[in-house]
Amino acid sequence: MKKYRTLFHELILTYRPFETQLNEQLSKHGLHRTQWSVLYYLVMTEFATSVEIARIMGVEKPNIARTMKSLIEMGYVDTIQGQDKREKRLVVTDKGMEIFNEIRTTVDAFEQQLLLDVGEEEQLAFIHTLQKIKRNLSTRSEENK
Amino acid sequence: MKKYRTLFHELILTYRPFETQLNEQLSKHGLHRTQWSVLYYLVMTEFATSVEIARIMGVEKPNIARTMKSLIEMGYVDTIQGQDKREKRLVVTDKGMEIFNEIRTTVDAFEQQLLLDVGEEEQLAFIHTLQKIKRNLSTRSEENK
DNA sequence: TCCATATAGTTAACAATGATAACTAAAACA
DNA sequence: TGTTTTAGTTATCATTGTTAACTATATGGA
Repeated sequence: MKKYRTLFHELILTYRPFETQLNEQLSKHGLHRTQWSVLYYLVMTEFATSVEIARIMGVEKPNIARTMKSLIEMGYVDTIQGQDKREKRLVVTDKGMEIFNEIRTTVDAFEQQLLLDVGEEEQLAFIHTLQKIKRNLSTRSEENK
Repeated sequence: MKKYRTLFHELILTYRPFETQLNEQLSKHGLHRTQWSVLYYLVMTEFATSVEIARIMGVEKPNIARTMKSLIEMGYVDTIQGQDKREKRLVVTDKGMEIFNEIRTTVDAFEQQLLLDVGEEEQLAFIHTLQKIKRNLSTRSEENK
């Protein structure tokens, strides 16, 4: 097999099965990746709006609206009218915190399997590079506005 | 914002905009990510079948069939009957090689922008970690068979 | 040699998740 | 006050993954 540059293709080749298997893990708890991500960022931010979550996740509003709708239906999230009457503040319910902690256990175990032979320092370096790439991506998209 | 473990979320948070912007670049040439990936692996392997490409890319056969169909329609790929009559060997046409090289230029430039502040060694370390994770993913999925 | 099984490829249908467009209601600004 | 911006919703579409069911060919064991 020929070669020239491989970083992009390696990234894609790693990410896809990662996503597939992450979804397998999450399906044990009845959630998909996007629902898990949104729930995660809701817990992390504690009192965010849809727009804030969309911004953090780098996706458009309607995606969050759809996912949020399902999380609310499942009873994991509640909305609270903000004092700005356009806003809906989103809070994770007790039930939501419960499933969040359950899933966290599953996901942590999965993550540990994937990082079995990746030392602590190597993990940090990896995250660090990811963040650089992420920053460069957002710089690029800023510039094209 | 709270924190516990971040690697997975960082990966997702980086990959998604990466894919979006990669698609933006590829759209200049009228292709999508999957078409580009398949074309790439066809060029790298030189004389593969759909099944071989599917295995390399870690996706199911119908995905490749669909993508291949579009690449053939666009005149970038041709099929050749293998001596095993079930097989179709796939070859990249001259036109396919042309667009491949054009896109490579675009994609290389894009990649360079994303890796602007990532040194050569850091890039290698990053790929190395990606490959470890990829290997652990495929070990996991082997075990669940 | 013949039958059972495996493999290559296709088609159809569905699910998840991204995007854009068009809209309402509220807020902010000039 | 009137214009513009912002938060959120709904509808719709595109891409890309999956599984199921099928045909045709090859292979391997009784």
